[in-house]
Amino acid sequence: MAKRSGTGDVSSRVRLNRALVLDTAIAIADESGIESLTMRKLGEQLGVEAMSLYNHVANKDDLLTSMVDAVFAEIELPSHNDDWKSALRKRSVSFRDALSRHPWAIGVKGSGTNPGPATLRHHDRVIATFRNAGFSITMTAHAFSALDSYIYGFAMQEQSLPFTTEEETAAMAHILLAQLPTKEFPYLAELTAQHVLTPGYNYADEFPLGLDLILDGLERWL
Amino acid sequence: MAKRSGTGDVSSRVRLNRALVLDTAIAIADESGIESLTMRKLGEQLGVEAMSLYNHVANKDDLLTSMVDAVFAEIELPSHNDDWKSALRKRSVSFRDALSRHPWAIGVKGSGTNPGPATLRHHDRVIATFRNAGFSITMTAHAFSALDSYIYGFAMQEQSLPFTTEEETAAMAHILLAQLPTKEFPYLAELTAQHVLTPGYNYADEFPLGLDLILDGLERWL
DNA sequence: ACCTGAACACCGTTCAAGT
DNA sequence: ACCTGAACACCGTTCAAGT
Repeated sequence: MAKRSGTGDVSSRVRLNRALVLDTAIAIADESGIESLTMRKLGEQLGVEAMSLYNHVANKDDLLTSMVDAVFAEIELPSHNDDWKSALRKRSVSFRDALSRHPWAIGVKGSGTNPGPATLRHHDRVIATFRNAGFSITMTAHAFSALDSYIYGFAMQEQSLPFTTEEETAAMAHILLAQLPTKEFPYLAELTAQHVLTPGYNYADEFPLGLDLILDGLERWL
Repeated sequence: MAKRSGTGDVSSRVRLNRALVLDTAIAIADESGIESLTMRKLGEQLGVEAMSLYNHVANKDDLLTSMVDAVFAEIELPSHNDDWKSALRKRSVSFRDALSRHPWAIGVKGSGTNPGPATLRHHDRVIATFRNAGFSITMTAHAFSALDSYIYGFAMQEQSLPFTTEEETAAMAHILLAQLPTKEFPYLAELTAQHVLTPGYNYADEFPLGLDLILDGLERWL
């Protein structure tokens, strides 16, 4: 009775399975951060001892890389019905949205080493979109690298910001500005005061500008 | 005598200080990866118990964020003598080089929350370069975000690759290709076989292409 | 086939004690 | 002022034992 508090399963306890373990792990990482996702806590949340989890995942690394593949499964694939540019624009926005919902995903190391099926599928469809638009193999590699580097890097910068809501941003910027030696860093102070502290400022709004810059540049490559 | 094996100080033991602690921590992270940088191991390397380190750093978080600031100090600042584009091009290449020498630096969370003096100085000088080139405050913010997102993301993708040398790349690509269901992922297979397995392929070579794409795009914004 | 309890070899960090 | 030894509350993971 005391053991079951986590999930709130009312009737009989749900039989553990890999999908349930993954979903619960993702929920914990989303809510409390990846650093608080421990095998013991995950077990507790599922009403089970930590050691039971090893019947469903090989180890914590297996758990983490599978979680990343689950995030890739959430990304909208480029559509065959759109032209290449708007197809890739939509999937890029969807990609950033997924990384924004699951900020821990970009920090999981080793997920590039052995990508899961959803990740492979996603990459294959993006490459297909470039190739069918007329990009050569070499140019496709260049384009893919440039576009996804931007998306990953944007998500990383967004994640590293110490604020999310507009109110938090304003409050944080005020504190930073107060601490900042403005004599020494005048340009940084100016940007903070006159851009970040502007009403309605939201870093996420910067995303489409850089995205279009890159997509326009890729179009020029064609 | 047994205790001093790590550093190899011959004569009297070197007095511990913050700079020595930071440099040794960076050396460990560079050589063995950030996951093997523990307070106990760092102490051992310095010929001291782990607890002594707390006389020089507040805690492990303080250590990590200070290490990141030391990496920023290695980046070449944009020169006043170059035009804005080549000044930012040089510092961008230098930025990627620094992240390539210290791949753990992009994974340190919380380093964006309270940036160190070298980081602030670096940001200030990059913003200054945009402003003096004629970018408005708003356009400077857009440009800065786009450019550094690309650099961070490229470094992250580069780091997540399971190979570094050309030989490793070819060997790894062969293995990946053999495992890959080529019927299911034909475009990914094609790119791997005909681009990655090309003699002389090196992912790092992709960097300048995306960089110039972005810098040219920014120039068009002016 | 799945779950558990105890144990192992680790972590970061504290605190009182030494010099 | 700096360093140490013991201890605390954690980790991931193993293994034999239970059902």
